[in-house]
Amino acid sequence: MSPQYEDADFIREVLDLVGDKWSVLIIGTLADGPIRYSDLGDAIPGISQRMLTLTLKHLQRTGLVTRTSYPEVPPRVEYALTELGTSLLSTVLALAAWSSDHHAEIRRHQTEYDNVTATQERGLATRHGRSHRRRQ
Amino acid sequence: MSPQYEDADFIREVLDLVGDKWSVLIIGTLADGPIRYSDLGDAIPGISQRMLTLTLKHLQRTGLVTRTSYPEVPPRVEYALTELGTSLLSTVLALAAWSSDHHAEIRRHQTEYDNVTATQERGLATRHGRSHRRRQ
DNA sequence: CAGGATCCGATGGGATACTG
DNA sequence: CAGTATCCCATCGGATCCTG
Repeated sequence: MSPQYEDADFIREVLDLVGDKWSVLIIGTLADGPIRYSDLGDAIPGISQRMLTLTLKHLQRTGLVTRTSYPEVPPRVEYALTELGTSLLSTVLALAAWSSDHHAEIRRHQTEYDNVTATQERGLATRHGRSHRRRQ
Repeated sequence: MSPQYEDADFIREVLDLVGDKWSVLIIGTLADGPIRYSDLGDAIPGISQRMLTLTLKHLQRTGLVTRTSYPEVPPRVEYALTELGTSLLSTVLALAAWSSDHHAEIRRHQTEYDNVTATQERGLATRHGRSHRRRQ
């Protein structure tokens, strides 16, 4: 790595933090302000209760999110972004911007790559009497 | 998400790209200039041949890395960062900087959280006659 | 309402052995 | 040298059911 090599460890740390499937989605939703558990689940399409709970615990442990439970009936629990969480979100949004800027170019490369390798495989198959399996 | 909600998809896209275990390490190493397969493997401690190959293919398909093979004996294959790859690296380094800045605070939160939950569990155990299993 | 407990299939990734 | 091919296990995450 051209800068310093210890960057590698820090990158690993962030990716371990938010590289999973739901963390940044939750952080992003919490950016709109405190929200209760069930509303959070509704706001994030496709997330299961299990992952919502697990990811929230994870984020809470890291200090990115706070959990406040109000002793009422029915119970109410609100989750909110900490300052740390907000600062991380803004950094992550830079990544999103990069993705937005280049995602057309990326798709171009991908389909081109797929076409080339598909052509190569077809060539091999005929030359070898089609001994290789098609891609699943 | 306070900005636009489509950010979520873009974030997913980048994380799917480089959220795995080795991608950014490889990108970071390639930032020093073109390098051959085996040297790349030596430069990245702990990576297996399998993952080196797989991740390189992945990065190549996305257009972040180029593969150039020189028809010599012994064979020589060099991998290099594309411009796209370089631009991504600089963005990712912002994340690394965030991690570097806050990683002490993060560890503070984590140990505090662990202490609290450990204490709570101990309380439950004695009150219930220790009916719960210790954490593995 | 806000979770916890289980079960289970899908991937991710390591170790090892083999090849053009 | 630069990969492929297998085997295998650990973790991730979805679905479903249960509870204070």
